Amino acid sequence: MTTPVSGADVRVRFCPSPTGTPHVGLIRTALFNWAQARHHGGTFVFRIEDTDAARDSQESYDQLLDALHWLGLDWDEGVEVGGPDGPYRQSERAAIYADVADKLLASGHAYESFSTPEEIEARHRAAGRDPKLGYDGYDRDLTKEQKAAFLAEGRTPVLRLRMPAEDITFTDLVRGEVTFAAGSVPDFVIVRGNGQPLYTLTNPLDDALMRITHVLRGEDLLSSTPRQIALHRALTELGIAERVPSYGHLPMVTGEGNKKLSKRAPESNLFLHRERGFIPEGLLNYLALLGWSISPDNDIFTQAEMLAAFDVSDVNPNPARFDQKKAEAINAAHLRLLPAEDFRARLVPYLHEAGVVPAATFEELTAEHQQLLTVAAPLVQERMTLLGEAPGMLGFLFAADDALVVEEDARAALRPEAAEVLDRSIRVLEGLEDLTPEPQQAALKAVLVEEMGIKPRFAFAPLRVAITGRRVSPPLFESIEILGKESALARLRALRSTL
RNA sequence: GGCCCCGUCGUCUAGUGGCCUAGGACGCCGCCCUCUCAAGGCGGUAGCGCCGGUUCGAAUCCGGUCGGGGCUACCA
Repeated sequence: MTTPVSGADVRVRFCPSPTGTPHVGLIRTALFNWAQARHHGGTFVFRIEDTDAARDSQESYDQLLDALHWLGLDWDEGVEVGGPDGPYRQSERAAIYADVADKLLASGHAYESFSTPEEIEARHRAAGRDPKLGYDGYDRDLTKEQKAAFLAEGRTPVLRLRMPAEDITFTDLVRGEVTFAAGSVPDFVIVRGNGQPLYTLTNPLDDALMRITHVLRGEDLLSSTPRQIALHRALTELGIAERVPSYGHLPMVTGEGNKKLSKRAPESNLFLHRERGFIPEGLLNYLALLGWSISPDNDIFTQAEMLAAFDVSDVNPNPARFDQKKAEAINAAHLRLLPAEDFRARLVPYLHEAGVVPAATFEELTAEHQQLLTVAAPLVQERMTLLGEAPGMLGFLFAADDALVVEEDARAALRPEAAEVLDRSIRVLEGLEDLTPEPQQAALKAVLVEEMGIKPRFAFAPLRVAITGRRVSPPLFESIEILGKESALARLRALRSTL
Protein backbone atom coordinates (compact mmCIF):
# COMPACT_ATOMS: atom_id res chain seq x y z
CA MET A 1 0.00 0.00 0.00
CA THR A 2 1.41 3.32 1.00
CA THR A 3 5.07 3.60 1.69
CA PRO A 4 6.00 5.43 4.88
CA VAL A 5 6.63 9.12 4.43
CA SER A 6 9.04 11.03 6.58
CA GLY A 7 11.29 14.05 6.75
CA ALA A 8 10.67 16.94 4.42
CA ASP A 9 8.14 14.89 2.49
CA VAL A 10 5.70 15.09 5.37
CA ARG A 11 2.72 17.20 4.45
CA VAL A 12 0.00 17.70 7.02
CA ARG A 13 -2.92 20.04 7.16
CA PHE A 14 -5.29 21.77 9.52
CA CYS A 15 -8.67 22.23 7.89
CA PRO A 16 -11.34 23.60 10.20
CA SER A 17 -14.72 24.74 9.10
CA PRO A 18 -15.46 28.30 10.18
CA THR A 19 -18.44 27.61 12.38
CA GLY A 20 -18.39 29.08 15.83
CA THR A 21 -15.56 30.13 18.06
CA PRO A 22 -12.33 28.07 18.16
CA HIS A 23 -12.58 25.05 20.45
CA VAL A 24 -9.62 23.81 22.49
CA GLY A 25 -9.98 20.37 20.96
CA LEU A 26 -9.68 21.89 17.52
CA ILE A 27 -6.60 23.80 18.62
CA ARG A 28 -5.05 20.64 20.02
CA THR A 29 -5.54 19.11 16.56
CA ALA A 30 -3.88 22.13 14.96
CA LEU A 31 -1.01 21.89 17.43
CA PHE A 32 -0.33 18.22 16.75
CA ASN A 33 -0.41 18.74 12.99
CA TRP A 34 1.88 21.72 13.27
CA ALA A 35 4.25 19.80 15.53
CA GLN A 36 4.27 16.85 13.17
CA ALA A 37 5.20 19.10 10.27
CA ARG A 38 7.84 21.04 12.17
CA HIS A 39 9.39 18.01 13.79
CA HIS A 40 9.94 16.37 10.45
CA GLY A 41 10.81 19.52 8.59
CA GLY A 42 7.74 19.01 6.45
CA THR A 43 4.94 21.27 5.30
CA PHE A 44 1.96 22.54 7.23
CA VAL A 45 -1.05 23.45 5.14
CA PHE A 46 -3.92 25.57 6.45
CA ARG A 47 -7.14 25.11 4.53
CA ILE A 48 -10.63 26.37 5.29
CA GLU A 49 -13.55 24.02 4.75
CA ASP A 50 -16.40 26.42 4.22
CA THR A 51 -18.70 24.31 2.09
CA ASP A 52 -21.76 24.88 4.22
CA ALA A 53 -22.93 28.39 3.56
CA ALA A 54 -25.68 27.95 6.10
CA ARG A 55 -23.26 27.49 8.98
CA ASP A 56 -20.04 29.21 7.95
CA SER A 57 -19.30 32.78 8.89
CA GLN A 58 -16.65 35.34 8.13
CA GLU A 59 -16.46 36.13 11.82
CA SER A 60 -15.56 32.57 12.60
CA TYR A 61 -13.01 32.57 9.80
CA ASP A 62 -11.37 35.65 11.28
CA GLN A 63 -11.32 34.02 14.69
CA LEU A 64 -9.53 30.99 13.32
CA LEU A 65 -6.81 33.20 11.89
CA ASP A 66 -6.64 35.21 15.09
CA ALA A 67 -6.26 32.00 17.08
CA LEU A 68 -3.41 30.54 15.06
CA HIS A 69 -1.58 33.85 14.89
CA TRP A 70 -1.90 34.38 18.60
CA LEU A 71 -0.63 30.90 19.35
CA GLY A 72 2.22 31.17 16.89
CA LEU A 73 1.14 28.12 14.92
CA ASP A 74 2.47 29.22 11.56
CA TRP A 75 1.71 27.52 8.26
CA ASP A 76 3.62 27.16 5.02
CA GLU A 77 0.80 26.97 2.54
CA GLY A 78 -2.79 28.05 2.88
CA VAL A 79 -5.03 31.02 3.37
CA GLU A 80 -3.26 34.37 3.64
CA VAL A 81 0.09 32.97 2.49
CA GLY A 82 -1.01 31.14 -0.65
CA GLY A 83 0.79 28.17 -2.12
CA PRO A 84 0.88 25.89 -5.15
CA ASP A 85 -2.50 24.26 -4.57
CA GLY A 86 -4.72 27.26 -3.87
CA PRO A 87 -7.16 28.67 -3.39
CA TYR A 88 -7.31 27.42 0.18
CA ARG A 89 -10.88 28.32 0.98
CA GLN A 90 -13.09 25.58 -0.32
CA SER A 91 -15.82 28.06 -1.10
CA GLU A 92 -13.51 29.29 -3.87
CA ARG A 93 -12.83 25.86 -5.33
CA ALA A 94 -16.27 25.04 -6.72
CA ALA A 95 -15.03 24.49 -10.26
CA ILE A 96 -12.52 21.90 -9.10
CA TYR A 97 -15.15 19.96 -7.21
CA ALA A 98 -17.63 20.09 -10.07
CA ASP A 99 -15.02 18.78 -12.44
CA VAL A 100 -14.03 15.88 -10.22
CA ALA A 101 -17.65 15.07 -9.42
CA ASP A 102 -18.27 14.76 -13.16
CA LYS A 103 -15.35 12.39 -13.53
CA LEU A 104 -16.50 10.31 -10.61
CA LEU A 105 -19.96 10.08 -12.12
CA ALA A 106 -18.69 9.34 -15.62
CA SER A 107 -16.39 6.59 -14.38
CA GLY A 108 -19.15 4.96 -12.37
CA HIS A 109 -17.50 5.52 -9.01
CA ALA A 110 -20.40 7.77 -8.17
CA TYR A 111 -24.03 7.64 -9.16
CA GLU A 112 -27.14 9.76 -9.00
CA SER A 113 -29.47 9.00 -6.13
CA PHE A 114 -33.05 10.20 -5.99
CA SER A 115 -34.22 8.63 -2.75
CA THR A 116 -35.38 10.90 0.03
CA PRO A 117 -34.49 10.03 3.62
CA GLU A 118 -38.15 9.23 4.25
CA GLU A 119 -38.24 6.79 1.38
CA ILE A 120 -35.07 5.06 2.53
CA GLU A 121 -36.43 4.63 6.01
CA ALA A 122 -39.76 3.43 4.68
CA ARG A 123 -38.04 0.75 2.62
CA HIS A 124 -36.14 -0.46 5.67
CA ARG A 125 -39.35 -0.70 7.68
CA ALA A 126 -41.15 -2.46 4.89
CA ALA A 127 -38.38 -5.03 4.70
CA GLY A 128 -38.35 -5.48 8.46
CA ARG A 129 -34.91 -3.93 8.77
CA ASP A 130 -33.65 -1.44 11.31
CA PRO A 131 -34.70 1.96 9.97
CA LYS A 132 -31.47 3.46 11.30
CA LEU A 133 -29.42 1.39 8.90
CA GLY A 134 -28.72 4.29 6.55
CA TYR A 135 -28.84 4.43 2.80
CA ASP A 136 -29.78 1.11 1.20
CA GLY A 137 -28.23 1.36 -2.23
CA TYR A 138 -31.62 1.59 -3.93
CA ASP A 139 -30.44 3.91 -6.72
CA ARG A 140 -27.19 2.12 -7.47
CA ASP A 141 -28.28 0.70 -10.78
CA LEU A 142 -31.15 2.84 -11.94
CA THR A 143 -31.96 2.59 -15.63
CA LYS A 144 -32.08 5.59 -17.92
CA GLU A 145 -35.85 5.38 -17.88
CA GLN A 146 -36.06 5.34 -14.11
CA LYS A 147 -33.79 8.35 -13.84
CA ALA A 148 -35.78 10.18 -16.46
CA ALA A 149 -38.94 9.46 -14.54
CA PHE A 150 -37.53 10.84 -11.31
CA LEU A 151 -36.27 13.90 -13.11
CA ALA A 152 -39.69 14.37 -14.65
CA GLU A 153 -41.12 14.39 -11.11
CA GLY A 154 -38.94 17.37 -10.48
CA ARG A 155 -36.46 15.53 -8.28
CA THR A 156 -32.86 16.65 -8.20
CA PRO A 157 -30.47 13.82 -7.49
CA VAL A 158 -27.59 13.81 -5.04
CA LEU A 159 -24.35 12.09 -6.00
CA ARG A 160 -23.32 9.10 -3.94
CA LEU A 161 -20.03 7.27 -3.95
CA ARG A 162 -20.30 3.58 -4.66
CA MET A 163 -18.62 1.84 -1.73
CA PRO A 164 -16.54 -1.17 -2.77
CA ALA A 165 -17.72 -4.61 -1.69
CA GLU A 166 -14.66 -5.38 0.35
CA ASP A 167 -13.33 -4.84 3.84
CA ILE A 168 -11.42 -1.63 4.35
CA THR A 169 -8.40 -1.86 6.60
CA PHE A 170 -5.88 0.79 7.47
CA THR A 171 -3.19 1.27 10.06
CA ASP A 172 -4.10 4.16 12.24
CA LEU A 173 -1.06 6.10 13.40
CA VAL A 174 -2.24 6.17 16.97
CA ARG A 175 -4.51 3.13 17.21
CA GLY A 176 -2.99 0.49 15.00
CA GLU A 177 -4.92 -1.61 12.53
CA VAL A 178 -8.60 -0.82 12.10
CA THR A 179 -10.96 -2.73 9.86
CA PHE A 180 -14.45 -1.91 8.64
CA ALA A 181 -16.33 -4.86 7.23
CA ALA A 182 -17.58 -4.76 3.66
CA GLY A 183 -21.15 -3.56 3.58
CA SER A 184 -20.98 -1.79 6.93
CA VAL A 185 -20.56 1.62 5.34
CA PRO A 186 -23.41 2.81 3.12
CA ASP A 187 -22.89 4.68 -0.13
CA PHE A 188 -22.57 8.28 0.97
CA VAL A 189 -23.53 11.60 -0.54
CA ILE A 190 -20.71 13.65 -2.02
CA VAL A 191 -22.71 16.30 -3.88
CA ARG A 192 -25.98 17.84 -2.75
CA GLY A 193 -29.09 17.91 -4.87
CA ASN A 194 -28.41 21.55 -5.61
CA GLY A 195 -25.01 20.70 -6.99
CA GLN A 196 -23.04 21.95 -4.01
CA PRO A 197 -20.23 19.60 -2.93
CA LEU A 198 -20.13 18.15 0.56
CA TYR A 199 -17.13 17.83 2.81
CA THR A 200 -17.27 14.09 2.15
CA LEU A 201 -15.95 14.95 -1.29
CA THR A 202 -13.98 18.12 -0.74
CA ASN A 203 -12.00 17.00 2.27
CA PRO A 204 -10.39 13.89 0.82
CA LEU A 205 -10.17 15.44 -2.62
CA ASP A 206 -8.27 18.45 -1.38
CA ASP A 207 -6.07 16.22 0.75
CA ALA A 208 -5.24 14.39 -2.47
CA LEU A 209 -4.74 17.54 -4.52
CA MET A 210 -2.58 19.08 -1.81
CA ARG A 211 -0.62 15.83 -1.53
CA ILE A 212 -1.25 15.45 2.17
CA THR A 213 0.69 12.52 3.61
CA HIS A 214 -0.62 12.38 7.17
CA VAL A 215 -4.16 13.14 8.18
CA LEU A 216 -4.25 13.85 11.91
CA ARG A 217 -7.74 14.61 13.20
CA GLY A 218 -10.13 13.94 16.00
CA GLU A 219 -11.37 10.50 16.83
CA ASP A 220 -14.89 11.64 16.05
CA LEU A 221 -13.92 11.31 12.40
CA LEU A 222 -12.61 7.77 12.69
CA SER A 223 -15.79 6.23 11.40
CA SER A 224 -15.67 8.33 8.25
CA THR A 225 -12.23 7.03 7.34
CA PRO A 226 -13.36 4.05 5.25
CA ARG A 227 -15.40 6.44 3.12
CA GLN A 228 -12.40 8.66 2.61
CA ILE A 229 -10.18 5.76 1.75
CA ALA A 230 -12.73 4.52 -0.77
CA LEU A 231 -12.83 7.95 -2.36
CA HIS A 232 -9.05 8.21 -2.39
CA ARG A 233 -8.88 4.89 -4.17
CA ALA A 234 -11.37 6.07 -6.75
CA LEU A 235 -9.39 9.28 -7.21
CA THR A 236 -6.22 7.28 -7.58
CA GLU A 237 -7.80 5.20 -10.29
CA LEU A 238 -8.79 8.36 -12.09
CA GLY A 239 -5.25 9.68 -11.79
CA ILE A 240 -6.29 12.53 -9.56
CA ALA A 241 -4.72 11.26 -6.32
CA GLU A 242 -1.23 9.90 -5.90
CA ARG A 243 -1.72 7.95 -2.75
CA VAL A 244 -3.94 7.26 0.20
CA PRO A 245 -2.63 9.28 3.13
CA SER A 246 -1.87 7.79 6.53
CA TYR A 247 -4.48 8.50 9.16
CA GLY A 248 -4.00 9.20 12.83
CA HIS A 249 -7.02 9.74 15.03
CA LEU A 250 -6.31 11.88 18.05
CA PRO A 251 -8.09 11.19 21.31
CA MET A 252 -11.20 13.13 22.13
CA VAL A 253 -10.93 16.06 24.50
CA THR A 254 -13.64 15.49 27.07
CA GLY A 255 -15.29 17.58 29.74
CA GLU A 256 -17.17 16.61 32.86
CA GLY A 257 -18.74 13.20 32.57
CA ASN A 258 -16.38 11.84 29.92
CA LYS A 259 -18.44 13.30 27.12
CA LYS A 260 -16.90 15.16 24.23
CA LEU A 261 -16.18 18.66 25.51
CA SER A 262 -19.21 20.63 24.41
CA LYS A 263 -18.86 23.79 22.39
CA ARG A 264 -21.13 25.35 24.99
CA ALA A 265 -18.80 24.51 27.87
CA PRO A 266 -16.85 27.66 28.73
CA GLU A 267 -13.55 25.81 29.02
CA SER A 268 -13.85 24.77 25.39
CA ASN A 269 -13.58 28.39 24.24
CA LEU A 270 -10.03 29.29 23.30
CA PHE A 271 -10.60 33.01 23.56
CA LEU A 272 -12.03 32.73 27.04
CA HIS A 273 -8.72 31.25 28.11
CA ARG A 274 -6.91 34.10 26.44
CA GLU A 275 -9.14 36.64 28.16
CA ARG A 276 -8.47 35.07 31.52
CA GLY A 277 -4.77 35.41 30.94
CA PHE A 278 -3.43 32.17 29.56
CA ILE A 279 -0.32 32.75 27.53
CA PRO A 280 0.28 30.76 24.33
CA GLU A 281 3.24 28.93 25.83
CA GLY A 282 1.20 27.69 28.76
CA LEU A 283 -1.94 26.79 26.90
CA LEU A 284 -0.09 24.99 24.15
CA ASN A 285 1.96 23.07 26.68
CA TYR A 286 -1.18 21.98 28.45
CA LEU A 287 -2.98 21.06 25.25
CA ALA A 288 0.00 18.96 24.19
CA LEU A 289 -0.42 16.97 27.38
CA LEU A 290 -3.87 15.91 26.24
CA GLY A 291 -2.79 12.68 24.62
CA TRP A 292 0.94 13.13 24.53
CA SER A 293 3.83 13.37 26.97
CA ILE A 294 7.37 14.47 26.46
CA SER A 295 9.01 12.33 29.12
CA PRO A 296 8.15 10.21 32.16
CA ASP A 297 9.07 12.86 34.70
CA ASN A 298 8.44 16.26 33.20
CA ASP A 299 5.32 18.13 32.14
CA ILE A 300 6.72 21.58 31.49
CA PHE A 301 8.37 22.20 28.16
CA THR A 302 8.90 24.85 25.53
CA GLN A 303 7.59 24.70 22.00
CA ALA A 304 11.10 24.05 20.72
CA GLU A 305 11.40 21.08 23.04
CA MET A 306 8.04 19.80 21.90
CA LEU A 307 8.96 20.09 18.25
CA ALA A 308 12.18 18.21 18.84
CA ALA A 309 10.34 15.34 20.50
CA PHE A 310 6.92 15.10 18.91
CA ASP A 311 5.71 12.35 16.67
CA VAL A 312 2.11 11.34 16.24
CA SER A 313 2.97 7.69 16.73
CA ASP A 314 3.60 8.47 20.40
CA VAL A 315 0.13 9.85 20.91
CA ASN A 316 -1.97 7.97 23.43
CA PRO A 317 -5.39 6.81 22.17
CA ASN A 318 -7.30 7.42 25.42
CA PRO A 319 -9.77 10.25 25.64
CA ALA A 320 -8.40 13.11 27.73
CA ARG A 321 -10.33 15.28 30.12
CA PHE A 322 -9.69 19.01 29.98
CA ASP A 323 -8.58 19.89 33.51
CA GLN A 324 -8.80 23.60 34.17
CA LYS A 325 -6.73 23.38 37.35
CA LYS A 326 -3.84 21.65 35.70
CA ALA A 327 -4.01 23.94 32.71
CA GLU A 328 -3.65 26.89 35.05
CA ALA A 329 -0.77 25.30 36.92
CA ILE A 330 1.06 24.75 33.65
CA ASN A 331 0.35 28.33 32.65
CA ALA A 332 1.70 29.60 35.96
CA ALA A 333 4.91 27.67 35.37
CA HIS A 334 5.33 29.31 31.98
CA LEU A 335 4.58 32.73 33.41
CA ARG A 336 7.49 32.25 35.81
CA LEU A 337 9.71 31.15 32.96
CA LEU A 338 9.22 34.41 31.06
CA PRO A 339 12.09 36.91 30.96
CA ALA A 340 11.22 39.89 33.18
CA GLU A 341 10.67 42.40 30.36
CA ASP A 342 8.56 39.91 28.44
CA PHE A 343 6.38 39.24 31.44
CA ARG A 344 6.13 42.96 32.09
CA ALA A 345 4.97 43.61 28.54
CA ARG A 346 2.33 40.93 28.62
CA LEU A 347 0.76 42.43 31.71
CA VAL A 348 -0.12 45.66 29.96
CA PRO A 349 -3.10 44.59 27.83
CA TYR A 350 -4.76 43.10 30.89
CA LEU A 351 -4.10 46.20 32.98
CA HIS A 352 -5.43 48.29 30.16
CA GLU A 353 -8.54 46.20 29.72
CA ALA A 354 -9.33 46.71 33.40
CA GLY A 355 -8.77 50.43 33.16
CA VAL A 356 -5.65 50.40 35.32
CA VAL A 357 -3.42 51.95 32.68
CA PRO A 358 -4.41 54.07 29.67
CA ALA A 359 -2.60 52.12 26.94
CA ALA A 360 -2.48 48.53 25.78
CA THR A 361 1.23 48.21 25.15
CA PHE A 362 4.22 48.89 27.34
CA GLU A 363 5.73 51.23 24.75
CA GLU A 364 2.69 53.48 24.78
CA LEU A 365 2.78 53.92 28.54
CA THR A 366 4.13 57.08 30.16
CA ALA A 367 7.67 56.94 31.49
CA GLU A 368 6.27 56.93 35.00
CA HIS A 369 4.02 53.99 34.36
CA GLN A 370 6.79 52.14 32.59
CA GLN A 371 9.03 52.68 35.55
CA LEU A 372 6.33 51.58 37.96
CA LEU A 373 5.67 48.40 36.02
CA THR A 374 9.32 47.63 35.69
CA VAL A 375 9.83 47.52 39.43
CA ALA A 376 6.43 46.01 40.23
CA ALA A 377 6.19 43.22 37.69
CA PRO A 378 8.95 41.10 39.23
CA LEU A 379 7.09 41.25 42.52
CA VAL A 380 4.09 39.42 41.10
CA GLN A 381 5.60 37.20 38.45
CA GLU A 382 5.72 34.14 40.62
CA ARG A 383 2.48 34.93 42.42
CA MET A 384 0.25 34.77 39.39
CA THR A 385 -1.44 31.94 37.56
CA LEU A 386 -3.16 33.98 34.90
CA LEU A 387 -2.35 37.41 33.48
CA GLY A 388 -5.91 38.39 34.23
CA GLU A 389 -4.96 38.57 37.90
CA ALA A 390 -2.71 41.53 37.19
CA PRO A 391 -5.24 44.33 37.73
CA GLY A 392 -6.12 42.92 41.13
CA MET A 393 -2.52 42.45 42.14
CA LEU A 394 -1.08 45.70 40.82
CA GLY A 395 -4.01 48.08 40.59
CA PHE A 396 -3.19 49.77 43.90
CA LEU A 397 0.12 51.01 42.54
CA PHE A 398 -1.61 52.92 39.77
CA ALA A 399 -4.47 54.26 41.85
CA ALA A 400 -4.55 57.72 43.38
CA ASP A 401 -4.27 57.54 47.15
CA ASP A 402 -7.77 58.86 47.64
CA ALA A 403 -9.16 56.53 44.99
CA LEU A 404 -7.87 53.32 46.51
CA VAL A 405 -10.65 50.84 47.05
CA VAL A 406 -10.41 48.79 50.20
CA GLU A 407 -12.02 45.47 49.46
CA GLU A 408 -14.67 44.21 51.84
CA ASP A 409 -12.98 40.99 52.85
CA ALA A 410 -9.79 42.88 53.51
CA ARG A 411 -11.52 45.33 55.81
CA ALA A 412 -13.30 42.47 57.52
CA ALA A 413 -10.00 40.85 58.33
CA LEU A 414 -8.93 43.82 60.43
CA ARG A 415 -8.62 43.16 64.16
CA PRO A 416 -9.40 45.56 67.03
CA GLU A 417 -5.76 46.57 67.42
CA ALA A 418 -5.61 47.73 63.80
CA ALA A 419 -6.12 51.36 64.76
CA GLU A 420 -3.19 51.39 67.10
CA VAL A 421 -1.06 49.43 64.67
CA LEU A 422 -1.71 52.07 62.05
CA ASP A 423 -1.06 54.95 64.43
CA ARG A 424 2.30 53.58 65.45
CA SER A 425 3.22 52.55 61.94
CA ILE A 426 2.54 56.07 60.75
CA ARG A 427 4.89 57.43 63.37
CA VAL A 428 7.55 54.93 62.46
CA LEU A 429 7.35 55.71 58.77
CA GLU A 430 7.31 59.42 59.32
CA GLY A 431 10.68 59.18 60.95
CA LEU A 432 12.15 56.73 58.53
CA GLU A 433 14.67 57.93 55.97
CA ASP A 434 15.53 54.69 54.27
CA LEU A 435 12.47 53.02 52.79
CA THR A 436 14.18 49.97 51.37
CA PRO A 437 12.58 46.75 52.59
CA GLU A 438 15.08 45.64 55.20
CA PRO A 439 15.35 48.79 57.33
CA GLN A 440 11.66 49.36 56.89
CA GLN A 441 10.77 45.94 58.10
CA ALA A 442 13.22 46.19 61.00
CA ALA A 443 11.78 49.50 62.15
CA LEU A 444 8.18 48.37 61.86
CA LYS A 445 8.88 45.05 63.49
CA ALA A 446 10.60 46.66 66.45
CA VAL A 447 7.46 48.60 67.26
CA LEU A 448 4.66 46.32 66.15
CA VAL A 449 6.03 42.94 67.04
CA GLU A 450 8.47 43.62 69.81
CA GLU A 451 6.89 46.57 71.61
CA MET A 452 3.25 45.76 71.01
CA GLY A 453 3.74 42.02 71.14
CA ILE A 454 1.67 41.24 68.07
CA LYS A 455 2.47 38.22 65.96
CA PRO A 456 4.03 39.24 62.65
CA ARG A 457 1.22 37.82 60.54
CA PHE A 458 -1.29 40.02 62.35
CA ALA A 459 0.97 43.00 62.85
CA PHE A 460 1.37 43.74 59.16
CA ALA A 461 -2.13 42.96 58.00
CA PRO A 462 -3.55 46.44 58.66
CA LEU A 463 -0.70 48.01 56.73
CA ARG A 464 -1.26 45.71 53.81
CA VAL A 465 -4.93 46.53 53.74
CA ALA A 466 -4.25 50.25 53.97
CA ILE A 467 -1.59 50.24 51.30
CA THR A 468 -3.08 47.82 48.79
CA GLY A 469 -6.73 47.57 49.72
CA ARG A 470 -6.48 43.79 49.70
CA ARG A 471 -5.63 40.83 51.86
CA VAL A 472 -3.40 39.35 49.21
CA SER A 473 -0.85 41.56 47.55
CA PRO A 474 2.73 41.85 46.42
CA PRO A 475 5.25 41.96 49.28
CA LEU A 476 4.32 44.80 51.63
CA PHE A 477 7.63 46.56 52.17
CA GLU A 478 8.48 46.57 48.51
CA SER A 479 5.06 47.96 47.79
CA ILE A 480 5.54 50.77 50.27
CA GLU A 481 8.94 51.52 48.83
CA ILE A 482 7.49 51.79 45.35
CA LEU A 483 4.66 54.06 46.44
CA GLY A 484 6.97 56.31 48.40
CA LYS A 485 6.59 57.83 51.81
CA GLU A 486 3.98 60.44 50.98
CA SER A 487 1.63 58.04 49.31
CA ALA A 488 2.12 55.32 51.87
CA LEU A 489 1.45 57.66 54.76
CA ALA A 490 -1.62 59.06 53.05
CA ARG A 491 -3.03 55.57 52.68
CA LEU A 492 -2.27 54.58 56.24
CA ARG A 493 -3.97 57.71 57.50
CA ALA A 494 -6.92 57.17 55.21
CA LEU A 495 -7.65 53.73 56.54
CA ARG A 496 -6.97 54.87 60.10
CA SER A 497 -9.57 57.58 59.76
CA THR A 498 -12.25 55.04 58.97
CA LEU A 499 -11.65 52.95 62.08
C1' G B 1 -29.96 -1.03 17.38
C1' G B 2 -25.52 -1.21 13.93
C1' C B 3 -20.35 0.01 13.08
C1' C B 4 -15.87 1.70 15.34
C1' C B 5 -12.65 3.35 19.32
C1' C B 6 -11.05 3.31 24.45
C1' G B 7 -10.14 1.13 29.64
C1' U B 8 -3.07 2.46 34.88
C1' C B 9 -4.09 7.14 41.13
C1' G B 10 -10.02 12.00 41.38
C1' U B 11 -7.58 14.07 36.58
C1' C B 12 -3.43 13.97 32.62
C1' U B 13 0.07 10.37 31.95
C1' A B 14 5.05 6.85 32.19
C1' G B 15 5.01 1.83 31.43
C1' U B 16 5.58 -2.36 25.11
C1' G B 17 6.89 -9.80 29.82
C1' G B 18 11.22 -9.67 34.78
C1' C B 19 14.34 -2.74 36.16
C1' C B 20 6.87 -2.12 39.01
C1' U B 21 5.97 -4.01 46.70
C1' A B 22 3.66 0.64 39.31
C1' G B 23 7.17 6.39 38.22
C1' G B 24 5.91 11.78 37.26
C1' A B 25 2.43 15.91 37.09
C1' C B 26 -2.16 18.55 38.61
C1' G B 27 -5.43 18.34 42.72
C1' C B 28 -5.95 17.34 47.85
C1' C B 29 -3.80 16.88 53.06
C1' G B 30 0.19 17.83 56.52
C1' C B 31 4.97 20.15 57.90
C1' C B 32 9.08 23.74 56.92
C1' C B 33 10.10 28.72 55.14
C1' U B 34 7.33 33.32 55.91
C1' C B 35 4.77 40.48 56.30
C1' U B 36 -0.18 38.21 53.03
C1' C B 37 -0.56 35.14 48.79
C1' A B 38 2.38 32.51 45.97
C1' A B 39 6.98 30.23 44.88
C1' G B 40 10.38 26.72 47.00
C1' G B 41 11.59 22.33 50.24
C1' C B 42 9.94 17.83 52.76
C1' G B 43 6.24 14.13 53.60
C1' G B 44 1.48 11.92 52.69
C1' U B 45 -3.21 10.40 50.00
C1' A B 46 -4.71 7.53 45.80
C1' G B 47 -4.51 3.45 40.43
C1' C B 48 -3.29 -1.41 36.64
C1' G B 49 -12.31 -2.47 35.64
C1' C B 50 -13.42 -7.84 36.11
C1' C B 51 -12.80 -13.21 34.84
C1' G B 52 -10.17 -16.77 32.47
C1' G B 53 -5.84 -18.21 29.59
C1' U B 54 -0.48 -18.15 27.76
C1' U B 55 4.21 -17.98 30.64
C1' C B 56 9.00 -19.77 35.44
C1' G B 57 7.01 -14.69 35.52
C1' A B 58 1.78 -10.15 33.11
C1' A B 59 -0.16 -3.42 34.04
C1' U B 60 2.28 -5.26 29.70
C1' C B 61 0.28 -11.00 25.22
C1' C B 62 -4.68 -13.70 24.03
C1' G B 63 -10.02 -14.54 24.83
C1' G B 64 -14.27 -13.17 27.20
C1' U B 65 -16.95 -9.88 30.10
C1' C B 66 -18.30 -5.31 32.05
C1' G B 67 -17.96 -0.19 31.61
C1' G B 68 -17.21 4.46 28.94
C1' G B 69 -17.10 7.11 24.36
C1' G B 70 -17.70 8.37 19.06
C1' C B 71 -20.30 7.92 14.55
C1' U B 72 -24.80 6.51 12.37
C1' A B 73 -27.22 14.19 7.81
C1' C B 74 -28.04 16.59 1.02
C1' C B 75 -23.06 19.37 9.01
C1' A B 76 -17.89 19.30 9.39
